Amino acid sequence: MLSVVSWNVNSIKARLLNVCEWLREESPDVVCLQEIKCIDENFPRLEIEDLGYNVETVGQKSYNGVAILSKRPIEEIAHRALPGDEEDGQARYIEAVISADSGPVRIASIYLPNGNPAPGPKYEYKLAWWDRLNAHAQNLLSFEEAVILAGDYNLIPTDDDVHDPAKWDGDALTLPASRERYYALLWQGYRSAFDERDGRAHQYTFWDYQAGAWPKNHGIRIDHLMCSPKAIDALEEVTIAKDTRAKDKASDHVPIVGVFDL
DNA sequence: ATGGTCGGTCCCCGA
Repeated sequence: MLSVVSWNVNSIKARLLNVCEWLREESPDVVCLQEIKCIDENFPRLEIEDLGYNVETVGQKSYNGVAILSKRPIEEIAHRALPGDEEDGQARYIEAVISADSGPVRIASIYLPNGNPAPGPKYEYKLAWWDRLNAHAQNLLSFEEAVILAGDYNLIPTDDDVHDPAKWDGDALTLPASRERYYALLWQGYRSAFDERDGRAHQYTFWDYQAGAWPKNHGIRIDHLMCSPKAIDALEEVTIAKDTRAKDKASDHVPIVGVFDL
């Protein structure tokens, strides 16, 4: 069995105690972090390694930043940036090949641009990033491996994935041009682990810090485990670790956990 | 009740 997690921690330094507590309790095999918000040198590597993880980071100052933590050996880091634009300096992509019992599993930690306000240059960047991601994802399928593209996609797939669709009308997280990119990834053959399960409506992974969103359950589902056919065939279960949102000093995102027979 | 939040950095930006 291989458990794979995506968790936007909104600063690893601010979240270190919460993250370490959860890792000790749940002991997941692979954890893809987003928004670590620090340069590689400042990542609290020793504290995470002490819990039994290999650590690979792609950080930057103040913003963004992704990491992969793995109890299994990391065979290689295939990419430290999303291919397709040498000019893109934002730390939003890392891709590793992990040694699982069944063989190699390719796992990426993805922090897709938010894109607001839309329209505008930030939205253009989001769509361009999506297009690069889909082009790369298509290439990965040719390896016929188990591939899990885990991350904060800043995308609400359907109106069932938000407490009040009208409030999100026109937002970069729901605009048709954004959702078209998500559908394009599905069309290639990728599947969202969570969407393969029953009872998926109104299950959220993010609740804003503002306006009492958490106590009112005004959430959105934007963190996804996108799986290649081999990975989705091996999917055993998927859970959203909602209880982490109720903790003191919580991230505004919670972990989404997939368990695979890999 | 017509507001309300964080985190990082530096005096505002991003989410």
